[in-house]
Amino acid sequence: MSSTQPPTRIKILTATWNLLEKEETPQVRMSDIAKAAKVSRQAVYLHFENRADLLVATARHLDDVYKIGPTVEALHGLPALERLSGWVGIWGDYIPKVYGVGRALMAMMDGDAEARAAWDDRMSAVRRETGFAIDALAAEGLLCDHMTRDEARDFLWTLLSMRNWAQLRHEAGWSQDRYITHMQAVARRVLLKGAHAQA
Amino acid sequence: MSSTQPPTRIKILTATWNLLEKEETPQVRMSDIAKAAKVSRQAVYLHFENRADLLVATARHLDDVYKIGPTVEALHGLPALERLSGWVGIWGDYIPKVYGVGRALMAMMDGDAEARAAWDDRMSAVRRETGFAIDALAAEGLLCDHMTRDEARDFLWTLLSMRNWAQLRHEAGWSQDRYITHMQAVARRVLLKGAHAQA
DNA sequence: TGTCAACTTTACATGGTGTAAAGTTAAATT
DNA sequence: AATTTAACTTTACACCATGTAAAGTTGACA
Repeated sequence: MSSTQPPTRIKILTATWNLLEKEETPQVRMSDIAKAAKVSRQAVYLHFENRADLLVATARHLDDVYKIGPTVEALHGLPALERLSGWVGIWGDYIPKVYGVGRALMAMMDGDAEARAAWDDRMSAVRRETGFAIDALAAEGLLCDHMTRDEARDFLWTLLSMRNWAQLRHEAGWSQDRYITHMQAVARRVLLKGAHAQA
Repeated sequence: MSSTQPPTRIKILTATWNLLEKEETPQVRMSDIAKAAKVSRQAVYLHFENRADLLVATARHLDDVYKIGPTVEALHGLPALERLSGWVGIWGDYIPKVYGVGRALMAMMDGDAEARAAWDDRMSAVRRETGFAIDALAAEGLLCDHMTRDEARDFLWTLLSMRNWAQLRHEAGWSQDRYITHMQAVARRVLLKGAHAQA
């Protein structure tokens, strides 16, 4: 049976995931990954061009495992206010799941053009989705008038960055619940028209 | 005259500064710095223990040149609302001046304990100052009651991070003015009691 | 003349990434 | 049964940046 022993590619991806998941690890090397996957270091290069490529593939693998795409799409029918909070909640709960990989990718960004491009690509997907939530608010006439839609999108997108999550969660010691609740409240307070801002 | 030719240490610091200031440069090496300072690579190690040490010294040098300490202290007498906006404005205008060095230090953080510690140290100073502004608001009864003072401080501190500035300024294309104005407005909207939040 | 500090020059150890190529193994092909 | 092929291992090495080591140069000062 081929299903008893996962194929090498998957073994490498899950090993990468496991290693990056544990916070302590500051610097995960290709040899660490190979060892964890019980595979030679060269086998890794047989499946992935380089370190950046492997990290990106791992990130995509997590997207698959966690079905983030369908989860986000489920929001698209909701009324604007619920959609806003829903999006903040879903993305905010997804961050801790992918933070390890994200962090490794971010660390590579300066100096590695491929890593940079891959990261920007992922983040622009987040930006787009944030924009949809803002558009929904605007469509229902709920968006405040002291910001353009683009400004609103880019502010919220920035607020929801992984770095901010990490700083509040790890440096400031916030609980995950407090993080989510607070971000939802801030989003409403900053983005909505006066009458709805206290909701 | 010893003043016509700046001492080597200063030459190295200003060379580091110049190189890190230009955005394009993704990866500034010790040899680049030495070359720019017209000094041998080894001379750099005569004045600074290692790369992290050099970057930290450069950051402190900028603090000196720009007199950030006294500038911030000038806020301490102001009424809470002006103090809040003043702090957001001063720090927000300081970020672009030190972003090059900050970025290089951030890039070293994972993997270099010394860089990590130095960065955390600098950021905790920002956090403390942010806390003072929050305390002033609380003292005048202006702080909203849906957050503790620590929460308010850590939220604002996070909002004012260099990464957020860079994302809005460079990725989202905001002007420096828009960045400052917006951050001041968000701070008021999120932190102040309902009656004052629209100010 | 001699000493000392600051700097240069040359050389090398280290550690991680990525490349190259020959060797092994087991399953599929004929 | 013999052979081909793909996937993987093993060994070796080039590269590049950091940091260390030590001998040589220079100029000021005593």
